[in-house]
Amino acid sequence: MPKIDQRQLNRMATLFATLSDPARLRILNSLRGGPRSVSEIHRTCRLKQANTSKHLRVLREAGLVSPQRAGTTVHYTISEPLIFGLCDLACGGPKPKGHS
Amino acid sequence: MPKIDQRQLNRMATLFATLSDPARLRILNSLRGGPRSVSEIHRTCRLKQANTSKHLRVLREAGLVSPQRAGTTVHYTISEPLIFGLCDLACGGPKPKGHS
DNA sequence: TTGAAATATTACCCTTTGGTAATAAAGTAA
DNA sequence: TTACTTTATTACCAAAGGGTAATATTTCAA
Repeated sequence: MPKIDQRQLNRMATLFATLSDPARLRILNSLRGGPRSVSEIHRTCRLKQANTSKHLRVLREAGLVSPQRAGTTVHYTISEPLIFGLCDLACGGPKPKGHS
Repeated sequence: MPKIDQRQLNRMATLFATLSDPARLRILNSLRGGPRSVSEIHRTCRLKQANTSKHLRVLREAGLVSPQRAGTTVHYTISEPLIFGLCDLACGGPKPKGHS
């Protein structure tokens, strides 16, 4: 049982919170094939443009994706390979129990 | 790029949301050494009793822990070994970027 | 400069969620 | 039964979070 301090727990909680939204998971999934522009993401993921931008900001501030400008368009890339492992693991996760 | 349907994404998001709270991560961490009663948890993790019960309910309904009664006390156990891998991976996670 | 396209931000509403105190429920012993 | 212990639930408040429309910003081209 490793000792884990509070700061580390908070960082873990923040990371999980960043991944706790279906829209953001869709975005990350769409980035698995490589960099995508914001408009590509917003069309592919069926999200409004403003919403896409907000989610991308959350992912960016969590350090999971990084932007790269090319003219007026911004391409986002997954900058934290850890994400792949986390999502693949979570894919095999449990089915929630209903109220008993 | 594997195809992931919406239901699977929702399940993943729910799992991550369950792990997105420091108190719940403390509880899970305290369960790594084996089953613990509610009162042990609430003392160890420095949580109010009601709060402990509520968090345990979230973890239970997510299928991550399971209760076992012994008299008036209830011992909780991690019932989803997947958690270990997820938390260990997340431990090596990124440091969030501040506002730029 | 003006105009157009892409992205970001703001303001607002609404829902969800965590913490707490008080109360209820469940189990056991006498 | 009553008394006691342990756990669960409820009601309430405050804070946080997601969705959206409107607006602002950025960048480049003409």
